[in-house]
Amino acid sequence: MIFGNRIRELREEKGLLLRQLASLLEVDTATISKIERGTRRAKKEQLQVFSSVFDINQKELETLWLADKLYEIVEDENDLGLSALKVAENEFKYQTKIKG
Amino acid sequence: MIFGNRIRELREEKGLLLRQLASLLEVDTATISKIERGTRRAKKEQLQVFSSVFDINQKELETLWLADKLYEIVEDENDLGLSALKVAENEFKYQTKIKG
DNA sequence: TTATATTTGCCAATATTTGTCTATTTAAAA
DNA sequence: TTTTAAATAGACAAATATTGGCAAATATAA
Repeated sequence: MIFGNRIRELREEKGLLLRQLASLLEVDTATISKIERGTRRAKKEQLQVFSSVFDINQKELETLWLADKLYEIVEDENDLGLSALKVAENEFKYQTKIKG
Repeated sequence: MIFGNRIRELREEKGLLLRQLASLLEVDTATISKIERGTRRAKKEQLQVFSSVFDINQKELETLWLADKLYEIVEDENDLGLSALKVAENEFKYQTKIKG
């Protein structure tokens, strides 16, 4: 819910209602409510709308959005979660190095 | 494909054919082939079968299996991938601490 | 209370995943 | 080479998960 929290924060800073943000994104109010509270995930295409509405760096938002997806996977995995994150991180670094 | 590589390794060590492993898992040969090569993911319930067939610690396999899921998410994300992994890792540690 | 904002639960539509079947490719053997 | 078995690829169907809307319920403010 890192992403959702940030969106809520931004929306409130800007004084927008769910209904208003919903209309900008062309979805139902309930959908935004769910996204902010983390029971639904935003679609990747919607990131661009969020970032332009809030005038925020899209990469920042995308990082949080990805982090949420990652976190969801390890969330209930007790001690395994951290090991898995580290293995993935090493693999990522390794592949990055290979590609140059 | 960290998981798949490990399975293939174990299967070959044991001198099993895809067909034989497939029958133990009660799936088609093609399915195992895809799992080993990373074009399909094993189902979580199948981990238990793998670990008992190969007499290997189930947690080790599960870690690799999770790591694959994580890696898949950041795979094509260039520089954002690593940041997202780190954000997720911090969140995981933070939540772990909270829960005690 | 009344009015408005937000959240919840349920359903339908859509998308993704999983697996089988069949055909093709690869590898080893003679 | 031909023959045989093993492994892989591609197309499709079935199962599962995601997404979003609607309507009802709940919260917040005035």
